[in-house]
Amino acid sequence: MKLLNCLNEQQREAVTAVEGPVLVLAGAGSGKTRVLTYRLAYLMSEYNVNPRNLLGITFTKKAASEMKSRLNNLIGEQASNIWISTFHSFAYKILRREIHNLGISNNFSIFDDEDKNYIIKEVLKELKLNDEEKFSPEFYNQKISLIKNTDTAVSFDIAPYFRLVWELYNKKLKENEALDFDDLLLYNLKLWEELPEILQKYQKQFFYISVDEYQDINPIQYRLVKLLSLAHKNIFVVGDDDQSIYGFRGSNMKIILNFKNDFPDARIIKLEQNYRSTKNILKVANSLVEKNQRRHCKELWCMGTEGEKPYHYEAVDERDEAIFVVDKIKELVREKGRSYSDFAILYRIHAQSRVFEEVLLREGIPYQIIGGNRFLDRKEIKDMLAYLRYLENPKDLTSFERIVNVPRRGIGVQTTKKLLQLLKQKNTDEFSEFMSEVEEILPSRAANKVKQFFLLIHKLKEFKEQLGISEFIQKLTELTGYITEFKKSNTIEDTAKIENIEELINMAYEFEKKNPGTKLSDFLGELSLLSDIDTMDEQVGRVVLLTLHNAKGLEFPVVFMVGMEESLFPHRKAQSPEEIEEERRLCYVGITRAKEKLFFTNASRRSTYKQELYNPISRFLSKDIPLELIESNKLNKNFTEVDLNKFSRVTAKIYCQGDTVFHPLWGKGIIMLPGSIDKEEVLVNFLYEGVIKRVKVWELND
DNA sequence: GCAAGCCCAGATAGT
DNA sequence: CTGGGCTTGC
Repeated sequence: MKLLNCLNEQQREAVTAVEGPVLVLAGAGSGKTRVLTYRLAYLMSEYNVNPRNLLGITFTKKAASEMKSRLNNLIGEQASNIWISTFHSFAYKILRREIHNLGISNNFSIFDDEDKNYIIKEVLKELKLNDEEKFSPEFYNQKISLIKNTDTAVSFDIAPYFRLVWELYNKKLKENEALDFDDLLLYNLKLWEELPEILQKYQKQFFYISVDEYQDINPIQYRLVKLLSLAHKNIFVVGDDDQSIYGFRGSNMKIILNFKNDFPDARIIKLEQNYRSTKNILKVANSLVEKNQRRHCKELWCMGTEGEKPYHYEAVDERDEAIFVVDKIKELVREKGRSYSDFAILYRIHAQSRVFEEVLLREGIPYQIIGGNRFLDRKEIKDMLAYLRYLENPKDLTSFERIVNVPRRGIGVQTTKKLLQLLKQKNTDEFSEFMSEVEEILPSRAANKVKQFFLLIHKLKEFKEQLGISEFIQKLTELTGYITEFKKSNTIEDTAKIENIEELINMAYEFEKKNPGTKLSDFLGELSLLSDIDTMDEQVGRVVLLTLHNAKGLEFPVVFMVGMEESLFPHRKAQSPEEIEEERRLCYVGITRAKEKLFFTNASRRSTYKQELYNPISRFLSKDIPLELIESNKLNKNFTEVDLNKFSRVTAKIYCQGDTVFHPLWGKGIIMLPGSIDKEEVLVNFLYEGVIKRVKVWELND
């Protein structure tokens, strides 16, 4: 059998483990995507399984389409009938067909993070909770998400009125016929749990279920998988507990660690041979990740070359850091004939990308930044989408509110408020049905403007039925006058806005071409579920800049891990033992992206929008990875003397830069300047608050 | 009642 | 530097 020839023994064992539950614990670069793909190909070609009976769940749309195209290469056209998608788009597709069974329109809107925050702000206003010090909209946003993803009500204890916020938030979503991202999964689960005949339909369809990146699934996704696989029990999951990095959105490592308990007859296959990195890179990766307590034991090994030791560079500041990286790139391109697409710059937070962008731009090096300022988050795009959403779903009054006076048409806040009230009662956007009331409650000038607006909506609806998606969006920009405003001004920003809208029209065009006969709402769903990494283009010879989270599943010949500093990485908001372990896994993910060369950098001084930080080198470099595994311009014995967990009572004279101290009010901090004012004061960078303060020496405790 | 303009707070990661 | 919220001027 040809398919199996290019696999090692463990991979072959996994691919041919056809029946029953199987867990493949696959280290980084051990060929897990290969195993998944070959197994699907094997099922179709050797077992004659109809592609319609196979389901593949991947982490991103990009991974899904890559898997599809690999399958196409392996076994040809029939592969295109396999259903491979992310959890969220899987759930979305099902809900688009079935959610009416739960009393919600199949044309429901999907609310993104911005919409969600908007709703939460409304909720907080209505409940008159001004306690924004501790409970900001963002806080509620995260808590709501966590509850929805973990299906526990534990967090209700946080504040007595949290339940009120939770309930009103969900009520408002319902009023808008809207689901947030988490709801997609939650309603899918609800559908299957409450309506067994629907569940059975899908159980019957999918004989074999495969799930990639199983270490990052959350309890709801777990329950979905379990329900779906109940009939055939052919559940094949692949993951690496050392790469579990999405705890913040409810994913739980315990799920992969418990697989054997969940499915007692499960087979467990380990893939430990790494085909990606050099020995020296793997040594660093292994030495780091073994510092974690909670993990399956495994050790990556490889037959490959030794390679060079990873190199560490301590920069003066973030600009120097960027210049070092860019110079290295130029050098390697010039002297080793590398191409720009060989390089990736990985960072912990998006904000770090800016300096690199500036320097790359200045040097004329082509680059692409993944994420950060997302295309879909642009105001002009969101406005266009709000029009489209409102046209598809007249109950989506959040979108209505967004566009009723965009572009300006003289319908102000007061008018909008009254209109919203009316629309809520009427449940329709057919103006004829509430025209008389509008004239009653509004002064005639405002009523006139409103009337014009609804005439516009009416006209748009007619065009929507007649035109294709891209043509329709084009028409929308014309009829609403949205673009004309920008065309007049001729500023750079406005030209960019026009270009963005054109890009949206182009995306719609491509979508129609790829999915003939689809509706506008399919396009909207597709857009909502698009992720940053899906837009990455590997072909075009550009340096890639992306977050460590986004780098999961990718590989590059040369990797730069930048900003290796305490408070940035590990991030200051992730300081509990569990969170530190997750940060460490994130670091492990970064290291194992590198095939041939790996660089770490840190900046001893870093300016942010608010202040200057003097962060010590990340503990991952200074403590976890043995010094002899890395070349460095800085790492040496002096440095390792600083024990980040040891607090000592000393005088200003013997405080050193980088020493960890504790202040009763400000918490844990790091000495930036010892004895800078006089011998009684020191400058401390307090990690938790991220502030720099002068404090008296005697205020610092053990 | 509307819109322009000022002021202040603020950015971990992402489907 | 940016975006949302609030104030002021029309």
